[in-house]
Amino acid sequence: MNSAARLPSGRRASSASIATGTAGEAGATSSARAPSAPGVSEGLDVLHVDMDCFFAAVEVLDDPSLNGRPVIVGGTGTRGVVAACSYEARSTGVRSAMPMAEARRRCPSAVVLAGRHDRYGEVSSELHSIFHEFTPVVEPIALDEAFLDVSGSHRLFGTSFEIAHSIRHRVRDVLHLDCSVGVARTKLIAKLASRAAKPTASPEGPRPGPGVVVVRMEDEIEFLHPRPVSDLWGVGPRTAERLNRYGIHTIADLASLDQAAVTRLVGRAAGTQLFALAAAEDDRPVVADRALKSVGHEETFATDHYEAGSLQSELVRLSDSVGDRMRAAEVVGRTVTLKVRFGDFSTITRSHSLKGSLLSSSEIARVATALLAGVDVSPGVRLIGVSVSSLEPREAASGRQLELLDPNVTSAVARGDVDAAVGAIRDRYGAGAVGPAAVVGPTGLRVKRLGDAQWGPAEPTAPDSAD
DNA sequence: GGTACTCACCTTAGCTGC
DNA sequence: GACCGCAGCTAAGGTGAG
Repeated sequence: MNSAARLPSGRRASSASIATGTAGEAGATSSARAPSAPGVSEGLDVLHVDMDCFFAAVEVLDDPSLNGRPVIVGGTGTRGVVAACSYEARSTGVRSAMPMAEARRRCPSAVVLAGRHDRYGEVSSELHSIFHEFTPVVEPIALDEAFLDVSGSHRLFGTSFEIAHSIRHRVRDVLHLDCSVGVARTKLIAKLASRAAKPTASPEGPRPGPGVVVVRMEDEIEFLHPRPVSDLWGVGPRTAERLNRYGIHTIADLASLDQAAVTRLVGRAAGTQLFALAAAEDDRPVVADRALKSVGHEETFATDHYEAGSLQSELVRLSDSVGDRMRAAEVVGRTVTLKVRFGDFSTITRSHSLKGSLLSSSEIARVATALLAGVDVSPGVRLIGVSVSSLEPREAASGRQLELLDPNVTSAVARGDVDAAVGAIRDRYGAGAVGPAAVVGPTGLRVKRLGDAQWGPAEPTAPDSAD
């Protein structure tokens, strides 16, 4: 039996009353175990809201002629991947993160779109505003997804079940998009519940889902244990394969072991967490304002680069963007990490930590370039990335003496001022208005922005010579 | 043959200071 | 002075979520 699809009342979620229930219909579920009266939370205070096929749905919204057609959003070049696809495309076997070439083979009739990060950001902003109408405790997970703690919202908006339906209706009314909501005591189970609430794709076409799935405390184990172990947070393909090798396929299999055995298999930290999650113990709170830990950019080239010179200008371009985002976030950092992926997909990282804080894009570029100098790029570089970590608020760092890595540099403070000036110009005239001379191309400034080439290069550019 | 980007966290190894 | 254990830090790589 698919316990994932149970109603709060104990009936199967596939019944019509919950599938697309309105607020009025919510009352129709209150038979054996009725949803509580408004003001009573029952401890089911965690909601996980997830948009259905978000990027593809926004494209269909903006171009109704796509309605009912297989739509794939992602990197359109040969090295691109699928970011999102409509249920019509999923019915042919297309999945997120699939290489675009494979997706095109599986679904030749698909409409393939490059994606518009800015537009998705706009819709996401409206979506998160709707979440905040119901509770101030919203933890954003992605553009189209968030956890909500509604423990303080029951008096105004009713039970968690009613709030879930109200959110779905608000999203539909305001954005004309669909979402699925999971309601539970913990984040893990709410997350799995929202997945169970989603529509499904079958070879016959899309099938609507329940829309809202509630998992009561007494049903948690029955909901959780039949599921594959890969449904647990922290079990990706590698860990799942390792666990499968030892005969652990379901969460129940994992829960039957003792904690020491789990720890021996996957390490101390992961073992402790997985053992708790398998027992439905998950005490992670919904956190509204998480501090930023790192800022980075990386980019895959349409063709491999073999010369340090061209890679250096790419580093300056990426560093420029990283510095710009750090300035906007009002943070400084201490550690620069260079990432290089070669043509054979092997990947190395090189990092350097400073005693003082990095203020400007040019300092980031300087460190990144120094790190690159220690790497042999002759085998051909497929991807390069720059990130800055060990972040702290700019205000906290400003009171301390800055220590420069390069004694020839005249004044970090002065460079910080230049960055601030560049930022002000960009705020007013756009990201392409000003930038480092090293990134000027034949068509003007090549400025990297968040969301550019998000899912792979669009089309090949002229390759470097390999000799 | 193909396999993105961003961010977070963990593990391991090596080094340094006490 | 040599050795040991420990803590703290850094670097590098790996894994996972979305």
